[in-house]
Amino acid sequence: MSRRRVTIDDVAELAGVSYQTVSRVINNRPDVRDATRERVQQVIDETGYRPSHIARSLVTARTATIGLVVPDISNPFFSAIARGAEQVASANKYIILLCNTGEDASREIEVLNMLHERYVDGVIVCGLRQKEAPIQTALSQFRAVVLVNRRFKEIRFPAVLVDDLLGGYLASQHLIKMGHTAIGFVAGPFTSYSGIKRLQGYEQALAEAGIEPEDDWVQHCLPTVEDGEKAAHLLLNKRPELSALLCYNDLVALGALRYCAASGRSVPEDIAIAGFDDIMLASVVSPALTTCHAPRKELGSMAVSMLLDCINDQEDKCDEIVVKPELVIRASTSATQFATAA
Amino acid sequence: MSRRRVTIDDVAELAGVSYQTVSRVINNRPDVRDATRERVQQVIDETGYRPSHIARSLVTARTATIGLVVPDISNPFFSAIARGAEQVASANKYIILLCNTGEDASREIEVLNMLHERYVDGVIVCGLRQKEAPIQTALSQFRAVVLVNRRFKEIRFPAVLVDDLLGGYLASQHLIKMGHTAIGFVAGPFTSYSGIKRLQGYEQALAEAGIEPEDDWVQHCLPTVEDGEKAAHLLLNKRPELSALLCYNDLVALGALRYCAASGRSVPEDIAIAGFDDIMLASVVSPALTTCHAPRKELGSMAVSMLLDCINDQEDKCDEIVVKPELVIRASTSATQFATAA
DNA sequence: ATGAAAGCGCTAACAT
DNA sequence: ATGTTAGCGCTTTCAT
Repeated sequence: MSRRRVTIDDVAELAGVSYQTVSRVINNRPDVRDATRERVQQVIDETGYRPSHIARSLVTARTATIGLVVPDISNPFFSAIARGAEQVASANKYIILLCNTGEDASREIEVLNMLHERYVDGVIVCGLRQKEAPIQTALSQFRAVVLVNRRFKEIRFPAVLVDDLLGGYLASQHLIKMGHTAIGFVAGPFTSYSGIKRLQGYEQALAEAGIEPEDDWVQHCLPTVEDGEKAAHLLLNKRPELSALLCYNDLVALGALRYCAASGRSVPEDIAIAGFDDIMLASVVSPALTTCHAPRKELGSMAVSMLLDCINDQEDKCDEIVVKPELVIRASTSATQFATAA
Repeated sequence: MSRRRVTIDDVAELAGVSYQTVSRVINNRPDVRDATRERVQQVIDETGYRPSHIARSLVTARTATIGLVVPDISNPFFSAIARGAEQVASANKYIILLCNTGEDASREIEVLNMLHERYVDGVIVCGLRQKEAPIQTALSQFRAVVLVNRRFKEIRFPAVLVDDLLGGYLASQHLIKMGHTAIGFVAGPFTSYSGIKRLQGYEQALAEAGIEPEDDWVQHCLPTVEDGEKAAHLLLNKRPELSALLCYNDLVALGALRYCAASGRSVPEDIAIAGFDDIMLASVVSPALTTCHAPRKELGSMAVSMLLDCINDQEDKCDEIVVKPELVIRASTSATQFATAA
């Protein structure tokens, strides 16, 4: 599709200068005579020369590249984060290497090693599933790391977090207020930090209300519609007394919604359902989904901002940002309510 | 966060061999004595040495990196493509540089130049908005290019396409069969190739049915829910006789659905609505959306497969793949039908 | 204001 | 089976 690449030497020769002078021109250094600069620039334009970022990176030990690790880019939660991240990155002349791990914790280490080999200046890791010890070595290789929705016990990494415990608490409290006492939790993956925190919030709210959840009121699943559907099925078969389901996220809630429709339960009359994240879906399904709103795009942009600060040794700005989730009450938990948000 | 990076020289010195031998070990070359290999490997493990992909790329002129250019990664159509793309890429030890262009055609050229500077082995460009002439220079720099949902008149690039004209035709034909004669088209961006093709399909179906669409039955908009909502508003105000709206994609259709709900029109009784893509949303909104199904994840994985073939000079495999879209009829166009797919 | 030399961390080609 | 040499395309430092 293309001939040999034009290099800095080619340009130098054509312009009749040393390649050093070309380097000065492309880096906008002041110490070049205007006439020379113009001549060189003209050759650059004519040849379509583009400096090799690779060669430059080898010298400068900076790649202007950051890694973004997500469990599933097709999950709207993470694609919105990616969007926000990309915006801030490209505004700062950075570019993003995208890695998808599935729900495979060992893939997390693999892709981190790949990113390290590629000398990324930093990484943003979302929804980390791996346990603390094994992932730390992989993470500590990097000049800069920002975690999204995960915190470690031992070491504090810079992070952007949604207060998931609070979210789980608020949502559960809402269900209790609506009169429910038998509330199931369709939890996400065992390995999800967010999932654990949401579960804790759920347990806390129930405890405060004097409700003692049975062990099998909680059912884990993958964070997809399909798995949520299966999990809701299992849960409601085992525990027909449940009158409300709190779900790990909106995708899972959607699955639950679907199972209820399929099994002839009406929502919220027979069973109330609440989700997490407030993806666009949540406001348009029928019944519209009660959920905890997380500012997903902002999570991504904040994470990149912080990462760039870390890369540039602004260490004071690299700590933790905790965002409060907001409960959005819609029809899926309350027959008399309607969608409150677009 | 980390000390100086371990290099191949460090490993060589610690293992008491030349750095060439280390190179042989990390590249799994056969001509190393087992004892030596083990010793070197041990040093590698101890030091956590990872070869620099940057340095390697400089020598080999291969980066094992591909660029993925999309208008909007948070659009579920493109995030699913990204998912499929990432899967095939990482299975082949390739990694993806993600670029988001918004609806800004000049950004397309910018990001392509950025990707070129980074010596990507190839690029996959989705939903290209830019006109043929200005984008060709930017595209022809690359060793390999695969377009998704865009075809040029002059030069044929390897591409993966959904037959959008057919899709527009089938959807329109369906609306006509349902008895509609005044059918509006909420078109996407002027600059979208898919949009143009879908419009042509619409025009063709109407022509065959002897319907002459008025000029202002067509309303362009950005491919988002918000803009679709506005566009539907404009269109139905101008043309209250319209009894059906075909929409550029499901997001736009969703906006139309929302406008109809807000303005007291019931769907499909007062007005029928159909979309495009069959994103997950389409099957769960109420009423469920009639739409043209596009195998999004497969589009992404096919594109990467083809790109890798191009990169590896399997030129016979680099042509065009045209996927037929499938009309999925749901409640939004027919009161008696129900969702046909999960 | 410009050029020459060294070197970033690796692979490829040619020794031995 | 291992080592030596050259060079990928740049930036940095030091000369002039």
